[in-house]
Amino acid sequence: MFAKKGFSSVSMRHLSKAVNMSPAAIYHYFPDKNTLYLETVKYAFADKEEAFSVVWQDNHSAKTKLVLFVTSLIQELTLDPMFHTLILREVVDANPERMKMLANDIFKEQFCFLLSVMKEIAPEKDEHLSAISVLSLCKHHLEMQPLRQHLPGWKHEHEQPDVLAKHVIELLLKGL
Amino acid sequence: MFAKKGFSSVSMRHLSKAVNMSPAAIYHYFPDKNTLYLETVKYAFADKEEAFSVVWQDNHSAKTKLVLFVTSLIQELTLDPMFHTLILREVVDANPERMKMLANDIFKEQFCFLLSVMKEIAPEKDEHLSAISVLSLCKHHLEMQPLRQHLPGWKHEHEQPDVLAKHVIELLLKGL
DNA sequence: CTATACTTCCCAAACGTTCGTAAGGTTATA
DNA sequence: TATAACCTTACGAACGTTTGGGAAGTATAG
Repeated sequence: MFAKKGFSSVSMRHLSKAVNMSPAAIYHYFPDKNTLYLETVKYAFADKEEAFSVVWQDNHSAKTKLVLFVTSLIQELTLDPMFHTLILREVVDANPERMKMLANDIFKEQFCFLLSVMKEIAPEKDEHLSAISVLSLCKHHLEMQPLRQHLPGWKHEHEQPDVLAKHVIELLLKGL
Repeated sequence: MFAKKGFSSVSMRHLSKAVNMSPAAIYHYFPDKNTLYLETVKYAFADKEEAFSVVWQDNHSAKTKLVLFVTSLIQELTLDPMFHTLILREVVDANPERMKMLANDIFKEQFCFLLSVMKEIAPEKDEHLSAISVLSLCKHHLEMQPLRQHLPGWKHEHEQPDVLAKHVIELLLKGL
């Protein structure tokens, strides 16, 4: 509900109805709405860490790692669009403390792996910018979907994760 | 205010204070909050159309057009971050009618120009996906700024429009 | 030139509703 | 008997919006 409608459009009463409880009952478990939201976000982000553990295995070449990462990321974001929306909302709201928390506690590790792969694939380029570019191409296609589908040249097949992944990988491998 | 805090976090009373009016006075000009918001969005998007008119001039080569477009877009988004946030909020909220309106009335023309350039630069690739990729790389770097600055490898210079533009252009020209 | 009517702009106050949250009580479990 | 889980009820504040009216400006008529 927070992902779909945003923090202030979801009331404690809405939430309580969704879980078949009285509003007051929620306050038995959470001190206030803000804490409830934060724990929701933490929970939503918690299990995503391990989804990429296979990607960074040592026996893979740098290129393979990149291919696997792009494929997995697009897959993950497609399968769980609410997770994706939640990230977006967090970034749009841009609460400095929470940004720091997200960066350090949740994204840092994966990002470091990606950084090292970038360093190997495109040593002459800035690895931070390269890494962000990888994320850009994966995330943005999906995030723009509601707008994109009304723009010229759109086809149904663009929504298929593997078609998108193929396009992104080709672009990246040539470009980097 | 809508860009910064979102529709439902901005009350008519907040707005009225910001323009030194009574809440009721606003209702002299707008029938309700929703219409006010829609006209705000339209207004914010209206003057952006002409910012790119120089880019698509016929005497430029396709590559030059791409370079100019990327530079202008990054420039524009950097100079007017509120505009950028407003787009994001629109996409996150994803009201179907408004998406259609935004796509047809505001983005279509620019996107068509970009499509034709893509067709010329990378004829063997899907032009829709290519065009979106261009937008991705420009937009996402800026949109992720609050998060990015806490991630490893971040440098101050990454925030400079020309540094970012250079990176994006190199990646695109090689990749496409 | 003045008197009158009409319009535009804006305010204070209040409408009914919904918000986050608190207090206090009731039931089920241990 | 004690604690956890949950309820009903209610509080004050904030919400979007409406009402009724006042001040200022403009147009029309005598």
